[in-house]
Amino acid sequence: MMLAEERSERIVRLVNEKKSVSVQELMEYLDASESTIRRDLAALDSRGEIIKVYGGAMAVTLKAHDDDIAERRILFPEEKKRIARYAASLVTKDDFVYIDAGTTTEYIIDYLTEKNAVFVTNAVAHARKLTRSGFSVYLVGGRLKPSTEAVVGNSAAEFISKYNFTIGFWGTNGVNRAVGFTTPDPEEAEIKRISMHRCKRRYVVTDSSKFGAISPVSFADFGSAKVITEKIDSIYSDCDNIIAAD
Amino acid sequence: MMLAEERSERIVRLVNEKKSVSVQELMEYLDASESTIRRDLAALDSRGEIIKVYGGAMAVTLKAHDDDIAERRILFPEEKKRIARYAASLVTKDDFVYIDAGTTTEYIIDYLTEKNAVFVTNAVAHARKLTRSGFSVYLVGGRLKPSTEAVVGNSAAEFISKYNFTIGFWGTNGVNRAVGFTTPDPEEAEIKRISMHRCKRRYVVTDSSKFGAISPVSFADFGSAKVITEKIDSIYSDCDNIIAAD
DNA sequence: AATGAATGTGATTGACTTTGACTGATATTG
DNA sequence: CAATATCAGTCAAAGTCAATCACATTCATT
Repeated sequence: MMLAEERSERIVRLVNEKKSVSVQELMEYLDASESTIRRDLAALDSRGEIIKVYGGAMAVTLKAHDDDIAERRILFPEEKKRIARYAASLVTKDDFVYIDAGTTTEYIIDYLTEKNAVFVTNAVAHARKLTRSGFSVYLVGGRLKPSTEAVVGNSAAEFISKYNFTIGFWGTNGVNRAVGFTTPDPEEAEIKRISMHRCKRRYVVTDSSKFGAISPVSFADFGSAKVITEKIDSIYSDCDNIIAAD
Repeated sequence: MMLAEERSERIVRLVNEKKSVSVQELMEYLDASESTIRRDLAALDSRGEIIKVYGGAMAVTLKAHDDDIAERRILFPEEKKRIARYAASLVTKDDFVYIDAGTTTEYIIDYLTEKNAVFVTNAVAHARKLTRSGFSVYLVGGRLKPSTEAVVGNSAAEFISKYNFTIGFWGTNGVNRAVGFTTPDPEEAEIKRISMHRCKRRYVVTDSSKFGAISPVSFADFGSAKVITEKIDSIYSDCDNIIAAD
C-alpha cells in the first residue's frame, strides 16, 4: 500500500498536469477507494493545493468568483485552450504585457513563446507560473484577496497606474452589448478597469457561454476591447471586435 | 548485526532513491525491528535528512532557495521553531508587521495568533501562507525574482517606502559585529535595507551558526536591530541586543 | 574480574489514525 | 420527474504511533 503522503503528492501532480481529473480516474490510477480519494481531495482543497469540484478536482486557478457554477464543473477545457493559444500568439518581442487574474488568462501562459516580452500580473499563481517558465515578471503590489489570491485594492490600483502596457488580457464573467464587460467582485473590477486604461491593445478572453450574461460590476464598455472566444454567437455576428480563435 | 550508522545511511539512500518508503519495507530490507526503524526515522527527520510521514518516510524535496540549502541541513526544525515561536509572540493587536523572505521568517507565520495585525511581505510564499491562515496581507509589488520567488527591485523599494511598520522580522546569512547583517544577493539586501528603515521595532531572526559569518552584501549595522536566536555565543555575550528564545 | 552507567535493541502496550464499505442525502442528467 | 451519480457522514477493522520495559553490549572505573 502506498503512503498517504505520496498519494497526496501524486494527486496534486496529476491534477496540475491534466488540469482536471475525476474521482473515478484517481481511484483507478492510485488504486484506492472512493472514500480515501475523497478525503484526500478534501484535505488538499482545504490546503489550497487543488480545487475540489463536483465529480473530481481541478488545478488551482484564480477564478473571478466561486459562485459561478459553470466554472466549478469539471470541464475539458478545450475551448479555453484554443482561446489561450490564439491570445498567446498576439504577444510579440517588444510587448509589455498585462495579464489579469482568472482561469482563461492562466491558460495563456502555457502557450507563450516570446521570452523577451515583460509581464505584469495581479495574480500570484500567474506570476509564479510565468517566472518558472523563464519570463520576466512584475507582480502587482497591494492587498492579497484570500479567496482568489489576486492582488487588489488602492495600493494595487496605484501600482498599476505607473505602467503603460502595450497589450493586455482580461477575463470576464459577462459580455453584454449594453452594459459591457462585467464581473462579480467590485475590487477586482476596479483593478481590471484601471489596468485596461493603461493599456493600448486590449483583449478580453472568454468562452462563448458568457455572451449576453451580466455580472454585478461593469469594468469596461463593450467596444473598448477586442473579445477572443471560441465561436461567435449569431446575435453578435455583426460586431467587428469579436475574434473566433481557430 | 549492522552498525547503527550504516543502517541510517542506507535508509537515507533508499529514501532518496525511491522518494518514499514505508516502515514495513525498511524492516524487511534492513532486517531490523519496527522500533529500531522508527527511532532511526525520528533521528533522521530531526536532522532534516528525510521527512517522516505517516507510515514511513519521504525524500526531502529541497525547494530552490539559492543560499540556504546548507542552512536547512545543519539545523533543522527545532531551533528555528523555537526562534519563530518567540518572534511571533512579539506581535500585538495593533501592529503593522513586515515579514522578510526566508526560511526562518516563514516559520514565524505558523505561530502567529494576533488576527488583528496587518502584514506586509515581499515573499510570495509567505503572503499565501498568511492569507490562508486568515491574516490581512499586503504583498509588495515589483519584479519577481525566479530563484526565491521574492519580490525585489526598484518598484518593490518604492512600494515599501510608502509604509511605516511598527515591527518587522528579517532573515540574514551573516551576523558580524563589524560589518553588521549580511546576505548574498544585492537586490534582496536593498529590500531588507529599505524595509528596515521604515520600521520601528526591528528583529533579525537567525540560528546561532550565522554568528561571525559575513556574506557579500551588508544590509544593516549590527546595533540597528535586535537579534533573536536559539543560544548566545560567548563572544557575543556582552551584547544587549541579542535575545535567546527559550 | 566486578560494577554500573550509557547506549542500542526488540517486544508489548494502549492510544490514535487511516481506510474502505455502507448509507441516506443531495446534485445532475435525460 | 425518474434514473443515475456524487456527496458527506458513520462505523468497524486494520494499520501506525510513541512510550515503556527488559535485555544485551560496551566501556570506563574500581
